[in-house]
Amino acid sequence: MTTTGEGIDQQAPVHPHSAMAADLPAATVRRLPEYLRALTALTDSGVDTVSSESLASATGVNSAMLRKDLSQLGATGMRGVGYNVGALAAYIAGVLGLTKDSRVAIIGLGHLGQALSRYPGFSERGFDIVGLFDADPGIIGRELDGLTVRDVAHLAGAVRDKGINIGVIATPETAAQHVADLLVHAGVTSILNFAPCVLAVPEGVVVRKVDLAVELQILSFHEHHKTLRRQETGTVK
Amino acid sequence: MTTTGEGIDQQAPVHPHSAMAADLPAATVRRLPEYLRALTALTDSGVDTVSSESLASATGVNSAMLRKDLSQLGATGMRGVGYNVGALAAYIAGVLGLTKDSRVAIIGLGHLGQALSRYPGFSERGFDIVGLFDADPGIIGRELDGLTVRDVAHLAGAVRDKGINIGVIATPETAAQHVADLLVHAGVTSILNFAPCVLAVPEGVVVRKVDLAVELQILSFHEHHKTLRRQETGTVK
DNA sequence: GTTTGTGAAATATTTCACAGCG
DNA sequence: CGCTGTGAAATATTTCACAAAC
Repeated sequence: MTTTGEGIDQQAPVHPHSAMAADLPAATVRRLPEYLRALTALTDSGVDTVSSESLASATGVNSAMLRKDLSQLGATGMRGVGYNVGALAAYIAGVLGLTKDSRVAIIGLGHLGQALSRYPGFSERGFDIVGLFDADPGIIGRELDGLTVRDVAHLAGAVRDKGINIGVIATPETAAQHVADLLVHAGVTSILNFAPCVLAVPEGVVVRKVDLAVELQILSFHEHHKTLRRQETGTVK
Repeated sequence: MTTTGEGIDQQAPVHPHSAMAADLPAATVRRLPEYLRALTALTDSGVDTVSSESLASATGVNSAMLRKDLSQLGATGMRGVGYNVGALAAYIAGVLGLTKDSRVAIIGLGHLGQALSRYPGFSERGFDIVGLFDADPGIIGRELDGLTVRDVAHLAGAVRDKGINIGVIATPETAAQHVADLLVHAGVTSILNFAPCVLAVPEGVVVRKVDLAVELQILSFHEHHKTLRRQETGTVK
C-alpha cells in the first residue's frame, strides 16, 4: 500500500478502489462508522486537521490501530501533521458506500419499529426509510412521519418500485423468518434483524442482528462478576 | 420471573465458581446469551438433550467453538449423548448472573426510550425496569406501562431507593455524558448507551454501546462491495 | 520537533482433528 | 458407534516500537 498515495490532502477520491475495500478485516469495518461519526463532529466544530492520537481517543481505540485501519483503506495522512478531517470523512463515507443514499424498509411497526421509523440518526446518515409494513390490520393504514404502514403482502412490489435495498425486521420472533424469506425473495440482500433469533438466508445475503436484551445480559455478567470479586477480596486472605 | 430457570433442580450448580467466570474471553461472553436463548427455545419445545452440533447450528457457530466455550465455563455434557438442556441453561444463566433480577433505569423517553421501556424482551429475560427519567417537562409525568416518568433530578435518589444497578441512556447525544456522570455519581456501574457518542467513565464502570445507525452502515459497506464486485466481474477480464 | 506508516511481536480467537469416554 | 473435551495449528486482531517524512 505504499504506492499510489491517493492524496487525501487535496481532493479526496470519493470512490476508493474496490480492491482496497474488498478484503477489509471485519474488525476494521466495524470501526469505520465510529471514525466517521467522530470526524463529522470535528467538522462541525471547525477543526480541519486531526492526529491519529486524538481521533483515536475520540473513538476509544489505540492510535496505532487507527493508523493501520486507515492505511488498509488506502487513506493517508501527512507525517508531522495528521489527517485532513473533511477529506478523510469523505474517503471513509466512500468506502462505506454512503455516497448514494440507501433505501430502507421497516417490517413490523410495534413499539420498536415505530421508534426506528422516527429515529433521526438514520436519515442523518443517509438512510432513507421509504416503506413501512406490518401484518396487523390494527396497524396497517396508520400514518407515521409521512409514510403509511402497508400490508406486508405489498412488500415485494415496493422493493421493486422503490428500489429498497435494506430490510429492517422489527417483528416478533415468530414472524421474523417468514419476513426474511419475503425480503430475500424480493431481491433484498441486506437485512438488519431485531428479532431474537437466527435467520436462515441464502449465501450472498448479509444479515446483521441486534438483540437489545443480549447487551443487558452482557452487562449483567460483568456486574455479577464484579460482585463475586468484591466478595472474594472481602472475605478471603 | 426468568425464562431461563426451568426444571433443573438438583443437577448443575447454579452458582458456578467465580474463578471460572473470572477470565472468560470476551468473545465467549458475547455468545452466552445466544446459547441461552436457543436452549430456552429447546426447553419450550420439550427437548431435553442436545448435541453441540445442533446447538451450534441453532446459534450460528462452529460446534468445536461451542464445546470450547462451555468447557471454559465449567459446564459439561455426556460423551456419546450431548448436553442436558435444562441444566445447561441454568448453568449459563448462573454465569451471566441472571439468577437474580437486575433493576434498570431508562433515561431519555423519546421514541427510542419509550420503545425500550415497553420492550417485552427485557422483562422476559429478567430485567426489571423500575425507573424512567427525562429532563423535558413535556415528558415528565407521563405514564408508561405503570411507571411515571420522573425528573432526572430524582435519578440519584431512585438509584439508592430502588437498588438500580443498570442505567440505559436513550437521550440525545448532547445529554448523554451528563446523564452518564449522574449515573456514575449515584453508584451505577453498568451502562447501556444508545447515544451515538463515546462516554468517559471511571475505571470499574462498564459501558456497552448500541448505535443503530452503525449497523446500517456496516450493511451499506457490504452492499456497496457486492455492487463493486458485480461490476468487476461483469466488465473486466 | 511531531506524527505517520508499518514490520514484527504479542494476544486473542477460531478451527482442526482425534483420543477417550459413555 | 456417537459425541465430548481439548491439545495443537491456523487465523485474526491488537499493540509495540521505530524509521521515514514533513
